[in-house]
Amino acid sequence: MTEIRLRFPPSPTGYLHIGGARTALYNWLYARKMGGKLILRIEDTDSERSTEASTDGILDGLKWLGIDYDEGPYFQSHFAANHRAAAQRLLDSGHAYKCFCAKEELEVKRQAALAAKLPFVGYDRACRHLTPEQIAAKEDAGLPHVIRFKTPDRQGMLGYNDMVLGRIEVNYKEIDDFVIVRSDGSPLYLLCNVADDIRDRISHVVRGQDHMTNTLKQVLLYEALAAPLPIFAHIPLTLDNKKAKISKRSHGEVVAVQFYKEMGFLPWAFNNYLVLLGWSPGTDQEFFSRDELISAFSLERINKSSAIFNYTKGDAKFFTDPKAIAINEHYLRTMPIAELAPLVEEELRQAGIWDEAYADEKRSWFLEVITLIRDRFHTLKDFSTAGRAYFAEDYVIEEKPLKKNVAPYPELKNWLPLLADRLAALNPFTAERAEETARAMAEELSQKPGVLMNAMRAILTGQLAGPAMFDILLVIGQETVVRRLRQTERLFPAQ
RNA sequence: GUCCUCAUCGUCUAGUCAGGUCCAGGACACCGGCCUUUCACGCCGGCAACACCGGUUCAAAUCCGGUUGGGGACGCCA
Repeated sequence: MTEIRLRFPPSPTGYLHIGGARTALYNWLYARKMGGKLILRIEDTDSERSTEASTDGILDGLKWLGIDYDEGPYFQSHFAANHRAAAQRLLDSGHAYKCFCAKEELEVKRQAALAAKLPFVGYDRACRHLTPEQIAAKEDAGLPHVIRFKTPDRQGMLGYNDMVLGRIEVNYKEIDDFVIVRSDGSPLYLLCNVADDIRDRISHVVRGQDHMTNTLKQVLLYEALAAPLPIFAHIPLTLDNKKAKISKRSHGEVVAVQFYKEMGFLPWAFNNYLVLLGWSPGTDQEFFSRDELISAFSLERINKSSAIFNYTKGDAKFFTDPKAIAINEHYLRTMPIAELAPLVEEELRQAGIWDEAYADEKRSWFLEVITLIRDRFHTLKDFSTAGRAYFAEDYVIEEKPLKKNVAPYPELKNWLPLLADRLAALNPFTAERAEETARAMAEELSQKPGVLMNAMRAILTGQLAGPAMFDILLVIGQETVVRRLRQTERLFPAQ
């Protein structure tokens, strides 16, 4: 049995976007499921557009997602000699030929054909039958040339079996004599990709459906290079909600994996969202542990039709696909607190409000707090923003609670310090006694208890909503509660 | 334009290969209710789809043909 070997070959010409991440995920899942290997190959043969920053971004994104690889990263540019040798072999074996046609002229012809809506806009094969003498003459004249693949002159259909789509076929006459080596001598994607997949002994090529026509040409390359054909699986594309291709230029950061890292997504939650965008286990299960997903995954169950990344620009409520957020929330509030804690720690560190005591003598307090507040949060970011008051004093008191629960009751300026005095006197300071105290005082003042409680929430947490008020008092602690209740200037700034 | 390909709720999808158990199931979103002197969480309920037309069949979301619609490719990019 031959080894199962897959690869993820991004070109470092941009960030890692969600479509690429999903492709990487599918490759990774299948490799892990089959006990195979995943190879990471950076396809940087386009030196004009490739950047080191892109490579770093892609590596960082994969690392964040937890998509690890067994070999690589290899850099395609390091194997240029190998690619050139492959081109030479094709030339020597008569599977390719030198073409001296000027790029500019061909481009003009191609555009004209496209504009005239002609059936076939490929190369007219003018150089295909040049004699050795003619070729020598042109070379002696210093004419530059590319190398084109000589599509076999055959009747019938060229095809391959796709694990997702089934049998894919096309008539041989539809295949252009495509260029495999540029006029500067550097080999192109179609060839490099195949040469590398052969060298890396790739058994399964799992890539987007935008590669379907490339695959037809590459099938010919495998044949000409006398190499066994890998198994192909073309996964559906991810489009935006207008069914257009997603791109950073038109959609912005939301299509970049980096964005989700920065927004405080849980890496596994994001993988879970991505895998469902084009695949389903065939059951109603939607949440998977890593091992469950690896075991459930299969190429056969990948969908044929393209999926939509349901993002609406400028949506007031959802900053990305609502399903992605929902999945993240699910993990945020159900994952073991011991697994969540280090992620919250990282978030607090980055926000500059981490206290080493949270890892030590205040450990149980810390775990209690995140357990209490995580139900209302969407991402890890919320722990340092909406949840800031639990960890720091520099929290912001938001407009909404001020307007709704404070402004209508100017007397709070006096009531809250009074409440502070009474709470300060409690010993022991328990939720029950604090509640009795607040209710009794509200009754004395002929106010609804809610007036005091909502105002307390506003000044203690800065938020309009949150956990039960008396749970908040306990975790914030008597001393801090009393001190904050006296800071009424935070509610009523000097006019 | 040509070639390739796809088509189930607003979105992700189950069901299609082996036609009947599907007047189509789940999730997200949305709406309503319960819980809650906050807001969520949670729970309960609701809205909502087989693109269209033919054919085959006792029976079609499912098989066949066509139409329409979507997407991809048509680079000396990857």
